Amino acid sequence: MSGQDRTGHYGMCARGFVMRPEHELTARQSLILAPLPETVCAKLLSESRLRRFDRGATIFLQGEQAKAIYIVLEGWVKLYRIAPNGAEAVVGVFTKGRSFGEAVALRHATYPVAAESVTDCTLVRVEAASLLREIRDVPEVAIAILSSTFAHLQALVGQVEALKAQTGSQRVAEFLLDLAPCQHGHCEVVLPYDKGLIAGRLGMKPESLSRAFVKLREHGVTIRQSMAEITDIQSLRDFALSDPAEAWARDK
Amino acid sequence: MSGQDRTGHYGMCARGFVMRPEHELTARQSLILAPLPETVCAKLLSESRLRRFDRGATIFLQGEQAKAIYIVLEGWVKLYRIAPNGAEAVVGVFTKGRSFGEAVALRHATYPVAAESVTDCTLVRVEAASLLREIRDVPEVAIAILSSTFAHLQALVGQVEALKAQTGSQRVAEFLLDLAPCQHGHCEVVLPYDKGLIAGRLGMKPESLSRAFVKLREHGVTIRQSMAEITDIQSLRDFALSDPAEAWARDK
DNA sequence: GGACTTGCTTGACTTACATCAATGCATCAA
DNA sequence: TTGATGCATTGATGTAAGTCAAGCAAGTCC
Repeated sequence: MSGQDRTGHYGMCARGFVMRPEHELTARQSLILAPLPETVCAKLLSESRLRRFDRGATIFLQGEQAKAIYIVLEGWVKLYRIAPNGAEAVVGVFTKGRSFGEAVALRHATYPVAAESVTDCTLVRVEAASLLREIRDVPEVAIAILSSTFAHLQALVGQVEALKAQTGSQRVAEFLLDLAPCQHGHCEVVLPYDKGLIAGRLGMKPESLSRAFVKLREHGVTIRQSMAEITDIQSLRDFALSDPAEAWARDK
Repeated sequence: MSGQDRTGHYGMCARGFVMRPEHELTARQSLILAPLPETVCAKLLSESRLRRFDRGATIFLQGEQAKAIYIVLEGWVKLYRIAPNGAEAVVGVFTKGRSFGEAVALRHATYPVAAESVTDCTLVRVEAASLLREIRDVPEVAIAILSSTFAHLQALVGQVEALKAQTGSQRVAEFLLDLAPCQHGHCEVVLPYDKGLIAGRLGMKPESLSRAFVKLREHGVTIRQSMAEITDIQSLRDFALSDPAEAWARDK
């Protein structure tokens, strides 16, 4: 998990570094920074650090004291939890422009989940102390953080709902639809990370994911390597939203 | 506790009402109010309303504009979501001292879940507008709200983990352990609401809950009506935390 | 009292998913 | 090229849990 630190190329890996313009843009579009006044945003960024992680590196551990929040600039990060019995449950997977750790960092609490990079990736690390100071000075900051926390809350609610109310194949279908760049007709999507992780993210085993893909063939989905081809978005959507109970009735 | 509105007895059901002392205490111990300076807390309470709901009443609907947060004083409330296919997924069940709706109300967003009383109950309704005003004046308010939001976040993460990593019976065991008043040895707990809801809360059907109870008999749990008797807390805990894969091996 | 309702349990059956094990099929190093 | 390695698929099989349907107990209404 070495993460050789190459940040020096574009700026110092310390307070006051200079960020690549496209990175800065991404960071500013994130849910926490976007609503902030320009001055606050600039100040926070100037006090933050750019961090690189190799694939598989640990960003923080479950139970660790939270001292910062992170914004993803490049690559993919997974949040997961190790259950007392040793099983791993993936709680979220984030990419470009998404932030995590907000609510925790501000309470000096310990992270309830662990974070690990699933591809090489680049993050901005914003110190909790900086944020806390800004909150006291500028009330909007608090609202901004609530916004992003709320987004996570909503995503989790969605996940709970999906686990309780949909079959595995339906969750896979919805996952593909989320990734799809278009709204209607035919399209292709690239699976963003390996299938083992997709399976975990959707609450199943890799073998079950494979079989789910097979089932989706009859709903117009073809998998080739890490490419998924969807014949008709709408009919796939119908399948994803249909009642699991009627799903089989239709096949007959 | 029939739910005829008796609030008039203790105060007016309007801004400036006087709350029963034990109710006020409960409210002040909630996660949002507890961390606040006394003056802010008193002000917020004085601008809030006491609301009673009969069992089965709707407190707010999924998709409704959020204008307030609620604190439970008495009874039980469930938060649930209706999936597009019509299935209901229970996302949380709250009682005395717990608050909900925090993050949503402050963003003028729409509730991502619906709330319904599952017993007759009494709530405090705190207007979002009051809170927003206080946030601008007193930064601690923001932190307090983040705290309670964070608690919900954590609870949901726990739920996702449980759904992915435990069997139905294990989730039931954990549910009972949560309710148990003691840490070791023998004890009895009262099931707080009807079994249909417990099942929903744990992500299963009532029939499956019944069967889970039967399985738990071999781990020292006896159900009589709405009473559960646990022979040995520790051995039940062992079962709840054991790996589902080894669970059957032990039976043999 | 008898007829209904409501909530809980039980049984028979089916489906979804995990597990275990074997195999295919890429990528990469020697 | 030849393995080797790691990931992905496939098959056989078992278990957990949903569905449908019937039964039962307790409470409510006439």
